[in-house]
Amino acid sequence: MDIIEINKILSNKTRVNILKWLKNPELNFPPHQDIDHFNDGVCVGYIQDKTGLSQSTISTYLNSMQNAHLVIPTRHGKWTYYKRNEDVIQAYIEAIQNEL
Amino acid sequence: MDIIEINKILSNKTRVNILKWLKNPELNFPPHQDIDHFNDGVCVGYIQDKTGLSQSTISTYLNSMQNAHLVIPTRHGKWTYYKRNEDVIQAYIEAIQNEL
DNA sequence: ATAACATATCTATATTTTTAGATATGTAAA
DNA sequence: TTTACATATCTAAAAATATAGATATGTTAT
Repeated sequence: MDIIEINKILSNKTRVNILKWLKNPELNFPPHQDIDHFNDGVCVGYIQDKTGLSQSTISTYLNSMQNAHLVIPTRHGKWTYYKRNEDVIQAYIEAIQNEL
Repeated sequence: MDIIEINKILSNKTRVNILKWLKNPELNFPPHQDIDHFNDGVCVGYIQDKTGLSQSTISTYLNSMQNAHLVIPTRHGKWTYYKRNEDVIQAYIEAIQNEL
């Protein structure tokens, strides 16, 4: 868990929003047609629609967030679903609390 | 208190260190000769020495931290002392806790 | 096998950040 | 009132980040 790396990721409004939206997928995204729950998170397309940015940009964002272990990807057929990695997020919050 | 702005500042190792060092000035810096306490924090020169970076870089860093209200400057004669702004730092920590 | 589709990766450009040297400003000492 | 010194600001170059179009990969349906 690298605080500097995570702060870098969280210094962008869209990436912070993605993390926030993923807290309540059913509130922030339409239901998935193939899978009627959000157990593995939300697919890239929905996240892209919500941000209005290009597909490649969102994919790059999600990849950086995955590298920092902030999100966990799961493939279901054609789709990749992303969900929050609560353990790492919690560790980050505690590190900020304790070290800052 | 702008989380994005603060995260941007805290995405740099040196700036995070400065904030950490200022938690315990007497532990991390030599005593000041003119003023024998750290009530108003630490002068720029000491901070610069500790980082090894150039004077202008440190001044720029401190200025950005001041713009984000993370530190408070006080002038004593030729010197400017910087100390932590605990209220804003605490508000930031709580915002991270609650919103993330 | 081919077509359609979701996502990832590659490539390139624009923008922002980092950093330090040079210079300016403000203060104090001689 | 010059000189020295601490810090701030200006300027510019190098590095990193943001962003999207084009292309590649992997999956499913036909």
